[in-house]
Amino acid sequence: MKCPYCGYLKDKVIDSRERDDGLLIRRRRACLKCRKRFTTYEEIDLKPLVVVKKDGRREKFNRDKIRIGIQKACEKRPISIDKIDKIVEEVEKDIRQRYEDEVTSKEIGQLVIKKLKKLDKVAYIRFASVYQEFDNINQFLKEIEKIGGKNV
Amino acid sequence: MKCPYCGYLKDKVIDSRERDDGLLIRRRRACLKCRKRFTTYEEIDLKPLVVVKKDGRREKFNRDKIRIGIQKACEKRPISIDKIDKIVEEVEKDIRQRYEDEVTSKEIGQLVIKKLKKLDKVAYIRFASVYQEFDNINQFLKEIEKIGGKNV
DNA sequence: ATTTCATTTTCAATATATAGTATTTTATAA
DNA sequence: TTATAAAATACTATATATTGAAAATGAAAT
Repeated sequence: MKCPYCGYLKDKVIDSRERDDGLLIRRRRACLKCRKRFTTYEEIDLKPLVVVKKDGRREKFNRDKIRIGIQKACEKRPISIDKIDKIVEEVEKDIRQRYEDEVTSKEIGQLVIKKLKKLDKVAYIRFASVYQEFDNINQFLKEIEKIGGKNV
Repeated sequence: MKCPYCGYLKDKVIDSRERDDGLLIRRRRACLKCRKRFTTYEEIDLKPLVVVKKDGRREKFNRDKIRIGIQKACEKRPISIDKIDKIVEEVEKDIRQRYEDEVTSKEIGQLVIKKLKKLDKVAYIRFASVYQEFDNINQFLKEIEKIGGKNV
């Protein structure tokens, strides 16, 4: 691999450890020219995941679409980008570890909602109302009551 | 590595190729249980990159911050998420291949501007005006003229 | 200052991956 | 549709990575 310090193309692996969950191999390598060391990670190439939308159309899974939805719900809320990243990451992980080739957009929405609920009630309500995931209007109203019915 | 099909933890590498640029090793592996095949990629662990902001403060590089800026500039414009992704990816690649540990937010902005300019004039103007990267007001006005001065 | 926890380093025997060459299939662009 | 590029398959001799255990280092906490 190309040394990130001097750009030389030859190196040797001096250590290699697989994580217990089998999802990652960390290798420690040393450049054969400058002798400096660096780390690499080997990961499985994710199988293409297809999202089935409400109207039945299918499209490639794209985590950025999830991110955009969450961002909108979090506008003007005190939620850092890192927090949003974490949710997106968790949602993707949850979906992928089901080992299915397809997910419905509804399932994705529900996962996001579950996580937003823990993080920020306002963002949660905004997101949930867009995705119409409330079982009924009462549940929706109860949630609004909880947060005082403001800033939604 | 954990088989993405059956979850078994043992497998063997049946092929391994390094890309010419030395930035990636692609391995083809076969699960020792279900015999199914899958692909893995090994990449160098990126050195932490620090962004130096205009006021001198430093923060960890986060590609999503770039994405958000571009998204805002592209609002209501006919630009797909994939296109935005591509810009973000290219910008990050450009920055990282300089092998520096730090970048100024101005440099990042300029890279984004260069790429948006080719893609969509309106988004370009919006982004550039936010980042105040025009050398002078005349240049700004000229650009607005070019696109008819509307929808900015 | 000392303990704890995580990361890094070392070492050596042996199992395992690699690279060269070539054909085939699949995906993407023209 | 055709052209082009990218990814997958196959096979084999040989070079290279892996693994366990233990010690060293560095950072954070007491």
